[in-house]
Amino acid sequence: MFTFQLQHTDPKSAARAGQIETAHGSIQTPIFMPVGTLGTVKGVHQRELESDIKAQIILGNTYHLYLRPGLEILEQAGGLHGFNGWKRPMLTDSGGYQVYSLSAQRKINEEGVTFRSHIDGSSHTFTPERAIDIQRIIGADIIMAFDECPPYPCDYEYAKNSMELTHRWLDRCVKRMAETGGKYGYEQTLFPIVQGSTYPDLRRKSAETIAAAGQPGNAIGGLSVGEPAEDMYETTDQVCGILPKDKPRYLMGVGTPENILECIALGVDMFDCVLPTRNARHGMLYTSEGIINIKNAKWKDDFSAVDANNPCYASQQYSKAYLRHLMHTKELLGPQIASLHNLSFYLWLVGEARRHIIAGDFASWKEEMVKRVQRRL
RNA sequence: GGGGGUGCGCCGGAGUUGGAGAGCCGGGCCAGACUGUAAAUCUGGUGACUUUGUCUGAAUAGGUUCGAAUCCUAUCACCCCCA
Repeated sequence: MFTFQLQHTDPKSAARAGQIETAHGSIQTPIFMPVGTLGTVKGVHQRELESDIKAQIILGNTYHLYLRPGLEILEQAGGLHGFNGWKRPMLTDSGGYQVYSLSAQRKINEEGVTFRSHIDGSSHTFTPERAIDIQRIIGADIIMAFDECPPYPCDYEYAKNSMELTHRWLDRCVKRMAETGGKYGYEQTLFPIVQGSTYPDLRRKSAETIAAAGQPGNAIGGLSVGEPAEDMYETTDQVCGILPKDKPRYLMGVGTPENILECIALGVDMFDCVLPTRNARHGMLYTSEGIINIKNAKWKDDFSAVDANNPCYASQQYSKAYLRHLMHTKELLGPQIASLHNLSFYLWLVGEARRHIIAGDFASWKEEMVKRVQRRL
């Protein structure tokens, strides 16, 4: 049974600490969820996810997993948990983000979205019902409603029509959820998604509609698609003010460490983002002292730990000079160490946020931390 | 010791039948970007300087020519063959 318990509320901000229960275990919020699009968090072993990074929940992606390995294999394996062996909670995105990211090769109509596969060009239609059915087969604990993530900038008419379409699709997702059940003997929970671009009246309407759907948790989509950070914060603030307090709020696709800290302060409980893993593979490290481009020449003879303040094994064990060497020589271990480090930093960051919310000094800690994490070293 | 061949960018290629070069393609190097992952990807820079441009530059030194990376001479380096 999916539950959310609100444990503490920060006196000086809207930040909250809570706990989610799922069939695969509990999640302490606020939380960051590493992205594992293809059923793997790129470059990271699950043992590292558990013991070094302390990930409590990871993501998978409906669109990508549907294409490969495909539903037949996933069903035979007993869902994605059975396939990749991850024992803890999982969440799947519905493919809604691919409506945005693969916009050059898809067509939207009332019924759904037809994608041209980025792998072989074949044609595949996702409807809200289909997105639910596929996510039932993947077997994630939390499954996302099928939505359209509109681009930024986006004119008012487009944003309004898109939002209304997403709302109609939500009704179909909810209906399909009610008609079906978990394939593997445990419950799956649907999160609907607020849209409306950066238009306050649309966001209000959408947040009210999503709240009224009465699902156990709610998500905010359509942000971190290129809009100024201030717009992201204003929209998140507004929407959090409307979404119910007693249910978790998931801000999709966000973000940088400072984005996450600011949005925790606005009342967000769950985050996911590809930045810590993608940027790690590209040599960008997030540390307690600021941002490092480990490929830069200035680290070539710096034998200090990647991040002495990060208790993660990889951050302590390897020096900046060595990690730079690995990245420069394109050794596979380089991106692995960097990914391990960045994710452990993200999980450390949200863990600290939670600790300070409970201790009652979150607001002042956050102000100090925001300054530190965005420094360029 | 004799004969033949090749020399331009940090490296490797392409190009050259006397006619526009700071200049093609890779790599390296130096930076930058990345936000519900078509991303171990992409973009820019990489002779010098007083930078809307100017100067130097095809192994080195000369020569022929209106004009030379291209032809000639010498020297140097490397490669191949013969002894």
